[in-house]
This record gives sequence, structure tokens and C-alpha cells, in this order.
Amino acid sequence: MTTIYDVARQAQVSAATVSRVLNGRATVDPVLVERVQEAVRSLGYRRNAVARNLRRSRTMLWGLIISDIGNPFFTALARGVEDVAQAEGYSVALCNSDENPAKESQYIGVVLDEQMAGVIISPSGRGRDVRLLIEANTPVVAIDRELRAATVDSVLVDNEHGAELATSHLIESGYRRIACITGPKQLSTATQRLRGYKRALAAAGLPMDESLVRYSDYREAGAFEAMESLLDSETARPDAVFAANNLTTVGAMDCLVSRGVKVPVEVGFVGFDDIPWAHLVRPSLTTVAQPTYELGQTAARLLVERIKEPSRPPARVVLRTVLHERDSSRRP
Amino acid sequence: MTTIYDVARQAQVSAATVSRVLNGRATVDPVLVERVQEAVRSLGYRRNAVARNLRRSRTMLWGLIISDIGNPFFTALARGVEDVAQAEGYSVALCNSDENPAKESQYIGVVLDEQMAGVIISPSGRGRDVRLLIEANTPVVAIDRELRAATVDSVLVDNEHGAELATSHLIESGYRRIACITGPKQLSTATQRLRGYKRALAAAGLPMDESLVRYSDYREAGAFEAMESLLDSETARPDAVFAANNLTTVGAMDCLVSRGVKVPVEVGFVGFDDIPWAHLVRPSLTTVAQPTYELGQTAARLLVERIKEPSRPPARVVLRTVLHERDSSRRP
DNA sequence: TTGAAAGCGCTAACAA
DNA sequence: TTGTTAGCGCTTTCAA
Repeated sequence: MTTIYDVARQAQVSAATVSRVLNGRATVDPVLVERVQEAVRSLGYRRNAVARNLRRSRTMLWGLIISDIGNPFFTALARGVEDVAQAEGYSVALCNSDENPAKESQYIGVVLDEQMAGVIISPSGRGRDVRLLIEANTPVVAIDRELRAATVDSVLVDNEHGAELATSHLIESGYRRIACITGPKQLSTATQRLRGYKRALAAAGLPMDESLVRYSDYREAGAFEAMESLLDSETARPDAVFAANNLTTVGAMDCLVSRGVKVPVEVGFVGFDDIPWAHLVRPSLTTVAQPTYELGQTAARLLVERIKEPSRPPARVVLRTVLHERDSSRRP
Repeated sequence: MTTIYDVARQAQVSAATVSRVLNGRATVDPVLVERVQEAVRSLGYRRNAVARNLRRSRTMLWGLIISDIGNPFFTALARGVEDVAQAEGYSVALCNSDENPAKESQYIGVVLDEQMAGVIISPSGRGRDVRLLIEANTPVVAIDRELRAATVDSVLVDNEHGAELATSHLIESGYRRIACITGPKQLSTATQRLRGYKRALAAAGLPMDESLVRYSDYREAGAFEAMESLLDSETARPDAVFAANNLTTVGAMDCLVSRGVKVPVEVGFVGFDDIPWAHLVRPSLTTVAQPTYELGQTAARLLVERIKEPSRPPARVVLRTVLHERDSSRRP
């Protein structure tokens, strides 16, 4: 391996000078700069970032801990994070916690051990291990989900408002017995979206029937079962469904299709969060779209700021959602 | 920051002993082991991986350079890589090259600078920069796409056979003027899938009409245009389409739908690589499915082996594809 | 403007 | 079995 000393010898300067040139310090004689650059080229030298990081006690690596890499919501978000990171000179280590608090803890450990410059996390549980990060002064940004265990920079969407929008839209379309399949109780998005749903019902003067609510797991199989149990319920079945995330939409729609239930004639449907290629699905899906890419971008920008200025007060950014009306909610 | 010396002082042993305990060396008195562990707990000590990596001149980080994080094919693959990596104690830095050779080069630079333990790459161009990795003795595994510039471990699918399967299936279904929308010429998958398509035509004694072939960019917008140009062609238009990747399928189907072309009645359709929720799309899509997760797993396992045994001869693993017959290719 | 020298936190060779 | 010591490759005082 070629080191900075090899370059120094070749250029007939000291290692300190090579370091200065490499880091673009202005205080070096142009003649020496040229000599150093020539030596770097001829030796094919690359600086060892590990040694550099140790010496400077900081790295240019971020951790991005997401809860499901199979969910296009998170990959769109990751793209937003990555683009900003790259522009700022950071690299991103993507960690998939799989909604598993144990895996999440493990990754938090890696972030700590590797002295990463910061973390963007979509907490899958109560997020108690996030405290370790904060104690270690690692900059943290929460994304998509609220972090109860600590106050940190957060980027969220207006879940309650979006859910209310979706539900009101179903009501305006003429549906009356509207079911809600939401996510796990410990996730802020699940409870907020449920609240928005309830608020829309209340605003329209419709009764709140708890038997129309299901807490699922934000995954396809769970949503499929939840939909089945709604269709099979003793009391009259729902005439519409509000699904609280994209995979819930897929699972529930799958169930409806396989049962031969006609959407939107027999059952109306609105989902929270778009799915890719929603336009190819029949019937096309009415959804509340989230600005996924912007979510990632914003989180990344907050992290950049936080790293620069660790003591600034935590920011809380809430982005808007938009209702996309398509066929699944058009009552004939 | 608490260091190994703080622990040593607290446990009244030397730093070397702490290091031995931390690394599970057997040669330490159980009494001291207990004292060290107690000190670690009480101080909340975590070892600094940067210092460790420098000293050992190796890291536990892999680079995974993929060409489109927005493509579910690559995220499924990433998941396979990540699961194996985690089990083996490695972390994965996900790098999205966006089919952009310049970005790819930049990431290869990061891999080199950070002294990563290895790389799994789906090369987006000619992959000439991969040579830098090889010169630096960084273990490399090529995935999905062949690497012409060097001989390395590779994990591929039987593109030619899969494409032949898809095309033959269309022929058997009664279609005769079958078009092919493939990818960029410099990608091995694009040329191999085109070759399989041609072989199927030849095997069936059908003429090879070059005006039915389009080289697109493996993206939706490009595929949409390619499909348009096929529909608008002077000579008789195709009665079926073979789309060479998943986003090509989406773009081409989108075009057909928006033009009001009836699938599979007027035009039959088969795509290479599944898309998620293909079952919700109408008509449901016939596809040649790739074992995406296994692709990632296999690449990761090869990387583990390569790291252990750098001089073993490069392996080349080819995984099978499977035809999923659905509605888009059923001629009434 | 340049160089000498110290040291980031850890592991491993060597000595005891 | 344990401790002493050197050094991984770099940046950054400090002195010249």
C-alpha cells in the first residue's frame, strides 16, 4: 500500500505538506503543490480514509436505518437521502431493520462503533436504543415516524390530515360503512392515520363503529387477513375501506380481488401512500400520496445542519400529502 | 469518549487484556474476564471500530453498487446481500450509481478510500474503473451483469434461455409478429435477452424482422417511446411484445393502455423480470421471473468466500429463470 | 511556508 | 497468562 510518506519521498517534501495539498490548504507553494500532485498521480496514491477518520475523530459516513427495504416508500426516501448525502460528500450505509427492534439495536451498535457522522432513522419500535445515540452525541434525525423516547430533528407527513382527506373523500363519494385497516399501535403513523379517519367520520356525523377498525402490521399478508375478517364479520360488512399504508393497500386489494368483490361498486377503496405503477392496476387506485423523495431530502438536509451546528434546537418538519382521485373510489 | 485504557484502569488490568477479552481470546483468566466485562458495562464502553480497522488494516464494511435503487429488482437483490452480510458480521453501504458511470466511479473511489472489505457491483457501463478495485486487491463480485473488463466472481441469470422461453411461449400462443424492446447495447443482459428472442424465432422458423427490435434504456419513459414507435411503424405493427426488463414492461404496458390497445387480444405481452404486485395489474402479466433474492444471497456468499480465500479461481454462477404464465399472453 | 513530532484508539509481537 | 511497547496512516500543533 502506498502511504502519504511514499508520496512525500517522491515529491521531496514532508508528509505534512502532502497532507496540506491533499486537503486543499492554501498555504502551500504552487511549485510544491504541482510536485505533490504529480507524485500522487504517478504512484496512483489514494488516501486511507480509515486512518484519516481516526486522526480527525470523525467520519463521512451516515447510517440510514429503515424498517423495510422491500417497501417502495422507503427506497424512494433512501434515494432522497442519498442524493443529498452524495452532494455533501457523505456516503450512506443502508440498514434494513425489518421492523425488528433487535435488528434495529444491532444497527445502532454498528453506527456507534463505526463512529458514523450521523443517523437517519425510521424507528420500528419504541426506539429506546436511540438514546444510546444521543448520549454518544451522534446526530439523529427521525423520519416518517415520531420518536417518543427523545426529542430530535424529525421529518414527518401530515398523517392525520391525509387520512381525514381520504376518508372524507369516500364519504363524499357516497360510502357510509367505511372500514379502516391501520398499522401497529406503537407506530405514530398508524395512530395518527386512525385519528384522521375518525375525525372525518365525526365531521360527517357518521357513527364510529369500532368493529370496522383493524390494527394490522403494515404488510401484505397481515392486511389480507384483516380484509378477510372484515368481509366475514357478523354485522353488515363495510362498503368501503381506508388502508393506512401502501402494502396494506396491496394486501387488502388482493383479498378483495380473490374474493371476487367488485371495486368500487361493492366496496370503495382509498389507500395511504402511493404504490408504484398504481396506474396499471385495475381499478386504478385512489391514494393519498406522500412526498417520499422530499422526505428523504429534507431529513438529509437537517442532518447536515445538525452536524454543522450540534446545539441548534431540534426542528420538526411536516410535509403535506395529496389526494390522487382514481377509479377505486368512484361510486357509479 | 471512553477508551480501552479507561476500561483497563477500572478493571485494573492492561489494555492488552481488555482487548483480548473483547475479542474473545481464550487465554485470559476467568476472574479478569469478569472484571473487564464489569468495567465495560459500568462505563458503557464501546470499542472504536475506526481505530480497530486501522490497526488490523481491514474493515467489516461492504460496498454494494447497484444501478437503480428505484427498481425493485435491485432492492430485492440488496435484501439478499444484506441478510447474508449481517449474518457474517458485515455491514453494507448501498451505493446507487443511477446507471451513471461517473457516479459509479465516484463510489468505487469511496470503496477504495474506506478500505472496504469487498464490493458487489452491478456494473452500469464498461466497468473499466473496476480494474482499480482489482489492482488494490479488493474482492469484487459482479452481479446481474457480466463484467468484460476483468474476470471476477459473477452471479448471473440464464438471460438467453429465459428470453427464449418467453418468446417461444408467445409463439405457441399463436402470435407471429413479435417485437422485442431490449436494453442498452453495452449491458450484457440486454444483448443476451435479445439473442434468446432471436433464437426462439429461428427455432420456430419465423423470419427475423429487425424493424421489430428496439434498443431502449431499461427505464419506463424510454420503453414508452419505444412502444409508441413500434405501434406507429410504417410496416404492419407487432401482434406481440417481449419486454426485456421490468421497467420496460411498465413503460410499454403504459403505452398500450393509453393507446387503448387491447392486451392480449390485439397484442400479446411477456416481460422479463417480475414486477411486484403483477397480480393486481389488469391484464395480469406473464413474466420470466428471476430469483432476485437468491441472486443477492449468492453474490454475498461468494464475497465471503473470496475474502477468506483471495486466490481461489473466480466462480461464475448462473441461476435459472421461471416463466409465469398469466393473462397478458393468453390469446383468446 | 515548511517540517518534525506527537498521537487518534486499537491490536499484536514480544517479553516476562 | 499478562503487560510493555510499537505502530497502523493520517492530521495538526508547534517551532523554525
